[in-house]
Parts: sequence; C-alpha cells; structure tokens
Amino acid sequence: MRSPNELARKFREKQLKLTPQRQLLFGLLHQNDSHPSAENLFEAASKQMPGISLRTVYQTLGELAEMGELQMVDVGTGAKRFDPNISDHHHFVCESCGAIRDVEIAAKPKLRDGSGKFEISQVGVVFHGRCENCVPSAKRSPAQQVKQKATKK
Amino acid sequence: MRSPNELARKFREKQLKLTPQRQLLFGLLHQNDSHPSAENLFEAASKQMPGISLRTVYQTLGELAEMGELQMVDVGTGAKRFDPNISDHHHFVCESCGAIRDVEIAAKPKLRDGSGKFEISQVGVVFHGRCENCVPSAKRSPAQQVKQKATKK
DNA sequence: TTGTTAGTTAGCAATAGTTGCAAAATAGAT
DNA sequence: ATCTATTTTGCAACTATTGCTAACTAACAA
Ligand SMILES: [Mn+2]
Ligand SMILES: [Mn+2]
Ligand SMILES: [Zn+2]
Ligand SMILES: [Zn+2]
Repeated sequence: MRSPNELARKFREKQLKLTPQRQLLFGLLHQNDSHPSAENLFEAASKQMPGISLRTVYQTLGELAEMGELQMVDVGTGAKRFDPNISDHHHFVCESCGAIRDVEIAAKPKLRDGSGKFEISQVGVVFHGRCENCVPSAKRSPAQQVKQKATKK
Repeated sequence: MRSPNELARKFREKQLKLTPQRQLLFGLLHQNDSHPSAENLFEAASKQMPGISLRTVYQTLGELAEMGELQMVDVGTGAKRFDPNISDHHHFVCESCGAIRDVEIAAKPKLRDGSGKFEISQVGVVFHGRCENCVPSAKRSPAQQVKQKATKK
C-alpha cells in the first residue's frame, strides 16, 4: 500500500488518472499521523507544489475516502480530519493543544436500549480532554501539533 | 425544573432577564426530545411568536447551554443539536430518516493507550445506522422525525 | 511524435451554519 | 413614569465545503 506501483495500479483500476496532485497528497497524508485538516494538507502540499488548489485538495481527499484509502473523521472541532489509518479505531482530542490521538476501546460496548432493533453501521467515539503535554502538572508548553488558526469552541 | 417559578428563579440568579423569548424557547426545548437544531427550534418558536429572530434563538440556546440547562450535541450531520436531557448519555443517528435517539452504554470503556496519562473531560459516542422504522424489513416509510432540509452526506 | 479526449484541475461563486456588531427595544428596578 | 443595563434584531462577516465551468493534461491511439 506504499509502493509507487501499488498506488498507480489502484488508481488505474478505478480509472483515476495518476496526476502529480494525487500522488503528492496521497504521499503527504501517509507521512502524517496528526489527523490533518484539508487546510493543513493544502499548506503542506503548497510547499512542494506551489499553486495547487485547495479545491483540488478537497476533491482528492474525497476520492481517496471513497476508495477506502483514508478515513474522514469529524471530531467536532470544525473542520473534518483525514486519517490514513483506516483500521477501526477512535480518537482523543486535546482541548488545550488540539492534538488528536488514536485510541483503542478494549471492551466492545453493549447497547442497552429498549427496542434493540437498530442496525448500526458505524460507531464514532471521541474523547475530549488534555493530553500529557497539556495536563497542568506537565510544565512543557502545549505541543501545538496541529496548527489551529482559530480554535473555535 | 419545569415550574414557572423555578425557571424565573434560575434566570434571576444568573441575572438574566425573564424575557418572553427565553421562556418560550426553554419551554419548547423541554417539550422536545427529538434533538432539534437551532433552525428547528426557530421554526417552532416562530409559530407561537412570529417575528422572533433566529439570532435570538442561537443566543438563548447558547446561554442555556452555559447555564447547564441543556446539552449542545454535535453528531456530525451539520447543525448542532440541542438536548434538554443533560444526563450523561450518547446518541444513535439514523442515516435514513435522521432521527436521533438516546443510547446508554452499559460497560464503561477502558482506554488502552500506552501513556495513559490523559485527562478526559468528555466522551462523545455517536452511533450511525438505521432505526427500526428504517431497516429494510420494516415496511413503514421512514419516520422523518426531524425535518432535514438537505441531508448532506 | 502527434493527436484525441475523457478525466482533472483551478478559480470563483454559492451554500450552510453560526457568530460579531451596533442600533432599537424592553425588563426590572427606582 | 423614568431610567438603564440587558436583550433582541437585522445584517454583515466568517468558516468549511461544494457547485459550476473553462482551461488543462494523462493516457491511449495512430
Ligand atoms: Mn486516527
Ligand atoms: Mn440525547
Ligand atoms: Zn495537548
Ligand atoms: Zn430512521
């Protein structure tokens, strides 16, 4: 899933052209486990490909998500996040620095609901709190892993 | 928490004036367990108080949330939802009709994470799927409990 | 190589949801 | 009845994202 041929083949079989923009974004995302937003990826991409359009970033991320090559995650902090880790996992969001970390849930939750006739296709669990860099005891300054321009509450 | 005096006192002690708009919205929300959006409440309020402003609805809901009188819930379907049920619970969102139902999680999840030094202040669990009115076997037409103007994916 | 063209990109307008701002209105106290 | 700190409103502004379309180009042929 990381070799250039692999990528080329995957694109071809979905009749998607192997454009420089797609290669760049795919690569950037896979080097990035910080759960970047489209804007974050646009900034990163712009460094290597000045002039790339934000529209293309959205477009491409959408396509990769449809292809199952990445997960679109909404942790409720405004912009959607893009995650190359497509395994079934959940997230912890630091309220202080905005960092997002993967979290595994050990116990499979058992729903307690009257009817019990639901058909569940997706479960999203988001923990909000402070990460180890941000809990008061830790003196270090917040990590600020992901640039957040206007940390909207 | 439902008598008129109770309400008046609560507002007074936070030095909030007991305006007709606030009374109306507080009442509407407490009669409504469908997890309405600001827009939904605005429509409902407009019937009883034509001319009320959407801005006031947002303002008031924000205040009530700060007062701890309601929960603002983001289930990732676009607009925030407002919930008079302030107990610690989670949600199920039907992908077909948009209905949102309360869900209790029986087992307390145990986080499995290397560091384990997080300080968690809030956990949000959102289940997406189809409700009993919308699972294929059920012939009934989708409930359409909450008007969704443009069911954005 | 040189076409040919289906698929792609970039730019910009438009949208949804929500908040900022300032002027007009009013609850509640005197 | 008067006063004034709050509140309400209308509207502009804003963020994140999508729609539309003209210009561009990867991939396949000739
Ligand atoms: Mn993740
Ligand atoms: Mn609820
Ligand atoms: Zn942090
Ligand atoms: Zn349903």
